[in-house]
Amino acid sequence: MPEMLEVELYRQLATRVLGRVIARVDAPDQWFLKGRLTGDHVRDALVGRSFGADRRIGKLLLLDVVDGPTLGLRFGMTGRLIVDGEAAIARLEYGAAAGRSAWDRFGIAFDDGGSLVLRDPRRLGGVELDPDESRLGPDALEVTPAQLRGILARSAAPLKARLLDQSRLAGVGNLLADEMLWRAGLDPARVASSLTPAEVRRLHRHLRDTLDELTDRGGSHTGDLQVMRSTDGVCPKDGEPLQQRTIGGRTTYSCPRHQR
DNA sequence: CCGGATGTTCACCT
DNA sequence: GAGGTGAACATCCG
Repeated sequence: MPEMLEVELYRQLATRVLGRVIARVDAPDQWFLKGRLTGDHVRDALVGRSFGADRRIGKLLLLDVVDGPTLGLRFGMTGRLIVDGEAAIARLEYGAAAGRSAWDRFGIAFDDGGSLVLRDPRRLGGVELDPDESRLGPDALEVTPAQLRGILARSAAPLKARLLDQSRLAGVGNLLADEMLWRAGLDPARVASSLTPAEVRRLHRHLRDTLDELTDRGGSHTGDLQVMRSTDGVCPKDGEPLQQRTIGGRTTYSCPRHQR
C-alpha cells in the first residue's frame, strides 16, 4: 500500500497526536527496530515527552520529539498507521484480515488513553531514531524541474530505475513510477540521461499531475495503468497490449506504442 | 500448489 | 563507481 501518497495521509493522521504526553512504548518486535535500537532506547527517548511536529520525506514519516530525537517510521509494502484505533485509509489491504493486532509491530500509548500503532503484516517497515535524512533526495512533491533535470543527467541507468532511487528522488514507488511514465509517454527503459529538456519538463508536469490526481482518487493503486493492468491488460490510451518487463528490479508495465 | 506483491538492504556479480 | 540480480523479511491473493 504505502507509497508517498499513503504516507502523506499517515502524516496527516499523525497530526492528531502532537502535544499529547507519551505514557508507554510497545515494541514487541525487535526486528522492527532498525540498527542497534532497542525498546528501552525508544522508551528513554519518548516516555514523558511529546511530539512537536510531523513531517514526511518521501515514504519516511518523521515525528519530532520536543527536546528529544526524531522518530522515523517506515511502512514497507503493507504497513499502516492507526491512531486512536482509526486507520487513515478506509480501503483495507489484505481484505477483512487487515485488522489483526497480531501484526502490530510498534505502538505508543498516550496519557489521554489514545494510541499510535504501526501495523504491518509483512514486517517490511521499521522504526528508527534520528534517521539519516540526508540519505534521501528531494521529496517528489517538492522537486523542481531543474532538480529533476539534474537527477536524470549523466545517468546510464534506466529512467524508471532513477526515479525509484530514493537517494536521488524521495517518494516515488513502483506503481507511481509506471503511472507517471505512462502518462508522460516515456519508455521506462530509456537511458535516464537521454531525455531531452522538453521531455524532462513533460515528465515533471506529469509527475505533479499524477501525484495530485491519485491523491484525489485515494491512493497509489488508483492509477489508470494500474486499473487497466488488472482488467484486460491493454493500454487505456490506444488499446495496445501492455508490455511487462523487469526494470530496476521491479515489475514494469508500459505501452510499447505511445511510450517512447 | 505456485508465483507475485506498493519497499529496503545487503551480498555478490559484471 | 555504477548497475543488475537475487535473497531476505511474512502474509495474503489470484
